[in-house]
Formats: sequence, structure tokens, C-alpha cells
Amino acid sequence: MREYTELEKIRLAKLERLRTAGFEPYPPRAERTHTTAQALAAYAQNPPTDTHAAHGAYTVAGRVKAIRVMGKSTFAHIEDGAGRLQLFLRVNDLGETAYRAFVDLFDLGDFVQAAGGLFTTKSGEVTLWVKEFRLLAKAVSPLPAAKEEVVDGQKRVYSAFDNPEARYRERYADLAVNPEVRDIFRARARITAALRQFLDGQGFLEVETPILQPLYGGAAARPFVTHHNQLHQDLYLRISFELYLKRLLVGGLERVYEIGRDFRNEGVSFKHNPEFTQLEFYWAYADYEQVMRLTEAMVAHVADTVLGRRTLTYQGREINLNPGWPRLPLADGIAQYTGLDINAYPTAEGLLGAMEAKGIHADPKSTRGKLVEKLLGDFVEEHLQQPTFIVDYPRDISPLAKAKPGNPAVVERFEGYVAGFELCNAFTELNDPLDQEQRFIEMGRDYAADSEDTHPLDEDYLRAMRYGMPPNGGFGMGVDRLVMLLTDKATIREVLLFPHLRSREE
RNA sequence: GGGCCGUUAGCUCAAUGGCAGAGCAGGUGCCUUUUAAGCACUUGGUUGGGGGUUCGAGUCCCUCACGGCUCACCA
Repeated sequence: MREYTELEKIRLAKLERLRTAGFEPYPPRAERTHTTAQALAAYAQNPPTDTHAAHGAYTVAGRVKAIRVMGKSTFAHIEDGAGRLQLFLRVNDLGETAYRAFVDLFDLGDFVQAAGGLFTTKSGEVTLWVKEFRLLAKAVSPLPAAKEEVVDGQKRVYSAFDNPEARYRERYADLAVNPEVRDIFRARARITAALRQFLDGQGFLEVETPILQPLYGGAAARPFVTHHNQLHQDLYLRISFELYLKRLLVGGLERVYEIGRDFRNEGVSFKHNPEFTQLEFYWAYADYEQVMRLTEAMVAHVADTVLGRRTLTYQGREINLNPGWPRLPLADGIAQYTGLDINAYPTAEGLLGAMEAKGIHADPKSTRGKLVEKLLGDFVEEHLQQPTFIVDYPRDISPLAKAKPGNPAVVERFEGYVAGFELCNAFTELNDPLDQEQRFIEMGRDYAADSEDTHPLDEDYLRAMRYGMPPNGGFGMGVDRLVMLLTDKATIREVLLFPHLRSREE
């Protein structure tokens, strides 16, 4: 345990004096008849004729956010989950002992309970005229001294607690002093609820599949490895849900989805966190065209539910989430922004040569698919501000997707882009077990392979597929990115309660 | 992993290589309708850690840690 700071020592001394004065600093129970919002609403609904006297009986509870001592009377603000309310305390009403205890021994950050009637002050604020108060929990450590007041409907913030490292490391303090941070996570909960509501309404079944997996797959990422001691078995934290959800289609569950955490042992960036929330669904008898239409409808439903509208401003740009997103074939997009016709170069060597001729440098060991991805990422993505489906991807970077009839080099796959980043990825799923095995082998897998570049072959997945898998469309979406979009946050860390940070020596 | 920038009081920030400061928070008083309340006085620092240059380092150099942005990585 570290040493207490001077400020903490002062509060610990107050804590002892409170006990002596008969204020239990951590009582087991609180009583509350109204939230601050309920109290204010009740007063507004039934306004008294004499607004300068206290009316009604309200008991509220919350954290002390401001104290203004004016001699024998004191104003304070408390904040609860619903809002804030001003308290008015007078020595006449409370007695010398109790009044002095509040003034001398209560601090910003303490949780208190206060009872009394409501009145309107000279300056027009509805305020609780306190007849009784209790301490509910003493704050030993002072919260970061952020000041924030609403004046004329304008929120003014003073000395905000805004150092990103401190805010993420001590998210509890961030939440305690920055109400707008709490709003992000309220929005996040509404977003995931709206996704579930939408998919449930479409007849999808929410399921839970293993996070600890003996083999990993379904995405292009390195896994975290762990170990089961009793079973003497290495296990991987899942990098996707895909292979398990599609096993369920074999089992006769026709529409399934899962919202949960994926873990990818990759770089951290403004749009990547080692653990992140994914939504995947699989839909028997549908193809990627139907999945596109469902995606548009789902995103619009979430916007309707969470924002009440389908247009939003993301980082200063207007985004329109109405269905009818353009379908842009990947080759056309690349041609549009680079002038390169990738269809004219069916081999990696040929495409690399054409790129070099345009001054675009790439790793000469790249496969053709990797080169295409680089062109997409470097030249096309940034232009996809309005929602856009990029469709029809190279087969060699899409081992789980079904080939497009008449064009075996291209698969029925789409990615949804909004605000210049990838939001979702989906395809008409490959359900031919022989083709699937061939694809795995093409990817460089064999039954023993397990390296950075090649994933182990999931024989059980092939076994499932051999029993017969209905044709289906599958979909995956980074939920954190959807939350970023709908809350106008530029980094994924702002929409994760506890984003990954390197550990710090204590 | 690379590049750039940053780390000073509880919080937000100042400080030509020359006495480490302000506002808020805290403490002691005054103040019975304030709301960034006000007024007076006041406490608080291993300037992220370590090393170096210098008469003298918050400031310059090296190094380590952590963070931010960015690039790379992410079939």
C-alpha cells in the first residue's frame, strides 16, 4: 500500500472526527424516495404558489459535487445517476452540531443522503431545503478537481480531468467526474440492445460459443495462447466465432448470432484493441446480397433507436445511414482511385509490376490478394466516407467464402465501410467440404501447421461440413467501431470502459 | 517494432540554462438565497526514474518507463 497523500490524511482525520460526532462514514443502507430527476419532475409537475418555502418531502442520495459555504447557510450540489440537485442547508434548521459537521467534515466526492422539501431560490434554481442529512460513504481520496456547471443550457467545464492516460487507467474517476463519459457507455448499451432487438425480431437465435478454443480460426490474426493445467492442453482465446457458429447451421439452427469478445494478438491502434466486441450472424438459405440488405436495415434500426435519426456527424463529416448503400466492386474502386485494372493482372508478379510502374511499392513476397488489400487500404478506404459496400474480393484472401459463379478468382464477399474504416465483413459462406479442404491447403495449412503465417487446419470443422451445411450468408461486425461512429469518438479506447494499457509499476 | 511529441502540486497548465509559479481543489478565518459564490491569510514539489554536460538543468545530452499521434503489422 502506498502512503497516503496530504489531502488523504486530512480526509482520514475527518473520517475519525465524523465517527466521534456520530456520523457512521460507511453505513450499510441508504434510503432514497426520489432520484434527483424524479424530485425535480415532481416539483415541476405540481408547482407551489409560494415557491420560496419548502414543499413536499423528498429524500435524495448522491455524490457531493460542489459546496459553497456562506457562513450560517451552505449550498451544495449532489449528483446521482439521473442528474444533479442543489441542497440548501441552514444552521437554524439543522442545529449547530450537525451543520458544523457538514461544513467542516464533508468533502467533495462524499456520498450523502439528504431529506427535505423543494423550493426555488432567488436565482431560480429548484433546491432541496435540507432538514436532515447523512453520510453514505466518505471519499478518502479527492477526485480529480473537474468543475462543470450548466449555465443557460450551456455546459461549461473548468479544469476538466482530460489526460487520456489517467482517464483510462482510472476510468472510475473519469466516470465519476465526467458525466459525458457515462453517456458514451449508456449509448453503447443501447446500441448492443438495439442490435439484439433487431436480430431477435428477424428470427435469429442468440448463442454462446467457446472463448477457449483448442484450435483458432475464422480470421486472419494471431491468437493469445493459454494452457489448461489438468488437461495438459494448450488453448487459444478465440479470434472469431465463425467456425463454431457455422457448425450450428449443420445442426439445424438456421439463424444464429453471437455478440461477444474476440482476442487478437496484434498491434494496438485507434481502431484496434487486443480484445474487442464482435457481432457475427449466420443465416441459412441467404446469400451475401440478402446479407447486405439486412446489414443496411440493421444499421438504420440501431441509428433510429439510439439517435432517433439516420444522419450523424462523425469527426466533422455528415454521414447518412439510410439503406441503399452503394455496391462498389473492389476492382472498380481500385481502378477509380489508382487507375489500375487489377483484373488485367491475374498473377502477383504481374500486379506488382503494374503497381511499381505507378510508383506504388509493396513487399515483393506478397500474394496477389495481399497486393489487392494494400491497394484497397492505401488508396480506396479513405474515400469511403458515406456507407459503402465493397463487393467481390479475391479468392486467395477469403478462404471461407464461396466463389462467384463464372469467376473462380473472385468470391461473394463484401465489406461495409463508413467514415473511412471497415465496419463489417461478410460473405456467401463456403459450404462445400471438399472445396473448403482444398482452400485450407492452398492457404498453406496442413494438419501440423501452426505458425505465424499458417493456421492449424480444423478437421472437426470439415467433419461438420461433410454432414451437410445449408447454403448461408455470414456476417461479422466490429461493435466497438459502430459505437465509435454513433458516439462520434475518434478512438476505440473512448468506447471501451477499460481499454488495454501497458501495466505500470505501482 | 520505427518516427515524432509529451510526462512539472490532487486536477488543468506556466516558467531565455539563473529564486519552481498560477487557477481550481485543500487548510484557517469572515460571510443566512449561492451557483466557477465572494473576501483575507495559507499549506502543498525527489519537475516520471537513472545517468551525463554545466559555476548552475524543469529547460541541453544519453538511457529507461509510461502515454499521445503516426507508420508498420493485422490471409
